[in-house]
Amino acid sequence: MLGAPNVDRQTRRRDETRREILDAAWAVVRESGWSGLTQRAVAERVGMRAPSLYGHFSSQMAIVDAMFGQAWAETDAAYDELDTRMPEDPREALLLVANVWLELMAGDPERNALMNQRPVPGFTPSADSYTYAVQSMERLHRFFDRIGVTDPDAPDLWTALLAGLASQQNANDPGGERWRRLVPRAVDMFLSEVGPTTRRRKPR
Amino acid sequence: MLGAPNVDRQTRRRDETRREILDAAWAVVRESGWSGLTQRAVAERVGMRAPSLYGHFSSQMAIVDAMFGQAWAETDAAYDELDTRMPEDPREALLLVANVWLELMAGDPERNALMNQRPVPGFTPSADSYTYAVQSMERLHRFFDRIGVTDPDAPDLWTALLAGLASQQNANDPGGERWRRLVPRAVDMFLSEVGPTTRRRKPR
DNA sequence: GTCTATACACCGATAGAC
DNA sequence: GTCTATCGGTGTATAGAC
Repeated sequence: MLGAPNVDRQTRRRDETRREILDAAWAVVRESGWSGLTQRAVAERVGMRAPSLYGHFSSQMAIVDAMFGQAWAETDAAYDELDTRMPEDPREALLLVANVWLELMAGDPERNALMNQRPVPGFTPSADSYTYAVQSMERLHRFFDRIGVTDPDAPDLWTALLAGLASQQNANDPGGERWRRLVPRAVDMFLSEVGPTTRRRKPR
Repeated sequence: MLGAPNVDRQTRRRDETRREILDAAWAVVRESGWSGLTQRAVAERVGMRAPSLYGHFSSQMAIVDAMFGQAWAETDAAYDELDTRMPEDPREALLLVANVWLELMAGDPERNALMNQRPVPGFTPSADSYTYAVQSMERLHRFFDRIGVTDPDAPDLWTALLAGLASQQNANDPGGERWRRLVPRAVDMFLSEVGPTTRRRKPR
């Protein structure tokens, strides 16, 4: 039992190294894109040799998988924090959510690509890391419930709208605000179609 | 001068081979994604050896560039054909345009990726092949003029909306219609914000 | 125009010493 | 845990014969 603190320190050290590797991986991706993410590049940044990474991740894909989980977990955390200061008014709330999303996605194109596109050839998220993505979607549903948006198509329309703004922003005006500044109009547009105060034009 | 027909036949044959190579490249991409597009794979499909491709394209990127130009040229051609049977009613016209776009983009995810994302590391379209993309955008502006949509933000909102629907469809429900079926609602939404008959809620 | 042969660089992964 | 050495494979591109 006296050995317990030692074990703790060891596993803590292990997690620390894992974290360092993931940070290095993100740095490499932001510098060279997903095609530049190689074991050698990551290892060099950590100050290791490539094969040493296998002491912490079982393969290249395991690193990508951890990054995928991380990206969604951090997004989820950002929205968790947002819950504590969510405006009452639905339009203001949607505006806040949309702006935070665009900030996250347009502010970090490679991260956006990992979450919403398929930038790594053969990578499929593990059930474990996919959990965070599912949680995030469930949170969106609860959010819509709370502000009185009950239209069943609303979540899919919303994700399409935000994904489109982020995608266009990153592809055609990276770092700019050409699409980012359209967020308020997109929110108005969205609310006029599915909003709690408005009936949609053509019920189907 | 008697040699002229011979020259014509030769250049025609050359163009034919070029075409065969591009068709093979598309087939490879649709089967294995953009990361699977290699000279060996393309050559094998054409019935050549990899180095022989250099007789027709100066590099791998030259092939991708030709594909980029092709994709936009074909899109432009589709809309050219559409012009001859465009409905008078703005909503109907937008609906037609949106459905054709989604059909093109969701029906061919890899093509969509080339046109709207950056699936090939290091590739930047040449000025030449980019021309088709510009033409397509100019056509969109003329179209909006014609149906009375004068809002200066309209084109960017429109492209974001369509890009988002296509991107979500391809990433989360490939081959399905989960987002594709939302096109009519997206059009309604769009028109209620920028439409010729409606004033927008909050002018900025 | 198309071929074979090959140069050169780089990838992920494993074996085995320390 | 981290290292060196190395295997087997992939990719683009060029040289030179036919």
